[in-house]
Amino acid sequence: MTKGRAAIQAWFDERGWTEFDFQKRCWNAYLRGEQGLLNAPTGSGKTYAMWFGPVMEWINEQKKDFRDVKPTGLQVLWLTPLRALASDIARALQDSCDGLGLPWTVETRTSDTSQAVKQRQLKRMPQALITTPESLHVLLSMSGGADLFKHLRMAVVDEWHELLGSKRGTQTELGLAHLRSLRPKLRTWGISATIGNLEEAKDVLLGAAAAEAKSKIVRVKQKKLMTIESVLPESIERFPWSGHLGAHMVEKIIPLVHASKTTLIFTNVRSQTEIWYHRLLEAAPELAGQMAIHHGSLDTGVRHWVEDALRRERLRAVVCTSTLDLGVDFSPVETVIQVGSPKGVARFLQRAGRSGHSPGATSRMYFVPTNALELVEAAAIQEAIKQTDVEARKPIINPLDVLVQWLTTLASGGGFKRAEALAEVRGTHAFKDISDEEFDWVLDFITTGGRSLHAYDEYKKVVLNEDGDYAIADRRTALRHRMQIGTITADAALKVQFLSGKKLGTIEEGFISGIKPGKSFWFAGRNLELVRIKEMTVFVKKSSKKDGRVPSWQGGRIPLSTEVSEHMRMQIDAAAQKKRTRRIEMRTLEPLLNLQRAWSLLPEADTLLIEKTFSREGCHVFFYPFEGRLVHEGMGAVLAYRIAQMQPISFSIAMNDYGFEILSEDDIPIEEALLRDVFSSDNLVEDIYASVNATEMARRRFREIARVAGLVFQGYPGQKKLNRHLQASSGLLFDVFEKYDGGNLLLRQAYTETLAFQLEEKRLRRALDAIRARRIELRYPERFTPFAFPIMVDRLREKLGSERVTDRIQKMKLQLEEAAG
DNA sequence: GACCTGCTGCGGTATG
Repeated sequence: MTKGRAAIQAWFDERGWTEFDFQKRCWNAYLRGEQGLLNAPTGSGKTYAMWFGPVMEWINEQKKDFRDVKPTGLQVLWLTPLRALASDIARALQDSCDGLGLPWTVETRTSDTSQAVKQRQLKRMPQALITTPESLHVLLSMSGGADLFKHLRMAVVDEWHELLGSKRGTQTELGLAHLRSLRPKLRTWGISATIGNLEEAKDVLLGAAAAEAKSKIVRVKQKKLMTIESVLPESIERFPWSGHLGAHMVEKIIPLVHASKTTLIFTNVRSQTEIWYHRLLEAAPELAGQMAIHHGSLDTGVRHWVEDALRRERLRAVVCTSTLDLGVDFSPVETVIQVGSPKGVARFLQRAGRSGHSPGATSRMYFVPTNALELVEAAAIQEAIKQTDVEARKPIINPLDVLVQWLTTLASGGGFKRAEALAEVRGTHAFKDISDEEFDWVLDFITTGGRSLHAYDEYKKVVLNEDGDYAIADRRTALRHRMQIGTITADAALKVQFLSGKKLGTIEEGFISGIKPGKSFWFAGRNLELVRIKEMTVFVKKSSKKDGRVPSWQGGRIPLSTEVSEHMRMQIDAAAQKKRTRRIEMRTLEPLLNLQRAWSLLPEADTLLIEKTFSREGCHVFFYPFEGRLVHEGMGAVLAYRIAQMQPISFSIAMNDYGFEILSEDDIPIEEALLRDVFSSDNLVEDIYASVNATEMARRRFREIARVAGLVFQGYPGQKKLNRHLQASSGLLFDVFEKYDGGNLLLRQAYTETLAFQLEEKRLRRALDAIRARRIELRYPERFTPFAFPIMVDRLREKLGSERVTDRIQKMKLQLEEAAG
């Protein structure tokens, strides 16, 4: 016993490891037979903390000196959401084995692993395997895959918070539940950053196993030191009220870049990295060659080069999106700059954590606002951090598309019996309440194709044998299925490469179709001239021109989190009550807030402000619930619908994260609507369905569901089908189900997901109920107020396109200044 | 004299 412990102790001492106590707490928990969740900041040695538990157990079991024993089979399975991390973890763990004289091997298995190694692993597993949830499922889909886990002691899920809230998390749950039924004594540990629902995160990870073993959360006691500083504009009077690029702040951060050895500059969108990179070089040409760009549309080769250069301290600054949020251990990063609001507390913390990335070091973060109200967000987020109000990641419940995929995986990997599979599936948190009917519907669907697809053999993927075994229909189906494993759906894009063949990344068709050959655009930080487009590839050459457009990508839109909105309301409340604030952001913003107060009202936390204004366009009514754009989208639609029920009137609706506007050519009878309780959450779902185009939204959702459930084939590697073909075939299936198979559970899932994710129904309902408890203040400002202005601009931009908006804004701004002056 | 948008992540033939 002490021998192993002493060896490990010595190993730590050799490295001068400072938090040895924490590692001991972790493996003692493991040795006591517990399982659970580890909550620790990066750089605390959490990897080793989890690792040495099973190592010590194994050492203790060896009667003689463990160095003489030949280890058998796979002992530890380590899941990471990022394949790029796998090799780093493997290297660290292999080093620790070698240092201890432990005869274990550590290997990775991801899509980067060579065929030869993968084949060999099927015959001879290493003692520890670092892999992704997807690769685990591929492994389980191999015949005989189950045998590989005969000796497994522990499964670790690294970065569990990253997986928890998505279908990748559900997939992880299913994989773990299966491993537990293969190895009832298996112990599961997760590693998670701080999120709002750590207890729940632990319970989801353990599923039914939580009840069988003692489970716990191990936390690092030491608090991460952090300083946050907002970079303030010269004058708030001239600071834009709307817009999100913040290019006018570029000059301000150059001294920060110079003052530190390495800086990461996080922006929220990909095009913004291109613009900022470009502007930074213009403003500080001396940074040429010492600065790089990194985002998700760049070729992996380019990205690897940047990551490597960063690690070797060859770069002073990298402008990036959240691709660098996770990823490789960037210890040399000294300073982090966040441009624009990150919209969430957890996201902000994670980025700040990228600097001072070692135990005891202080993280330094600068926040650069891009418009006036983002200063409120900055103050709100800092207050939330102080009170450790971090967002929760909610697990997904009952995603039947993932279950369809999983049962097909099980069938491919040697087959399953109904009762066993059902018990296993019910052992997960996601499917703990699945009914017999639902499960049998899925079984029927994969064996017969269900009500509407039974005529097509390709949907009869699984056969039920006489002895009650569900098995895959044939080898070709198994092969195809293996290629479809996973829950991430990506859009097809055009490749960008030099004539010489060097790949730069991908770009969307919509953008590139607006550029003619001979014209130039900015991409990967370079000015490129379009030569020609051929077979989904954009060929380019270097351009010497100075102008050129910056690509845009259709990405997600991250709404303001509940935590940030809550704290924003409180910040505004404090300002409304003229409380003294220590938040410099709020003090800076005072002139603008005073304007809002003078023209309309600064709402206190128990007040919902509504503004009604007339203009040449007609009647505008603005609402400011501060609930994030998705909720506002739904709320705006429902409200407009309810008002139109009272009196026929047509609207357009616009929103941002702070509020929404309904606009009509006629006078909007908001006064009467308020009397009639338009904010009621009664009949909410019915009214949502009546007011938004739910079918179209569900159709879009269904594309992902069809892909996860394996209903559309994406084509063989290297000859992928075009996106529009995928869209067409999933759309076709959607229509078929709508018409002939209304009870189809995957179709129903598309609608539930639309409500839950697209419209955030729960949050919308909560917001409506909260509003009814509030005092409503209706004001009639003569001008568009600072709160209203950004919503107007967003709407105009979508309607008119950005160039013409600039003129309009100019005019409005002049009017504002006249009125203010 | 500014005010321009929209994230990230994975997987994929096969024998002795």
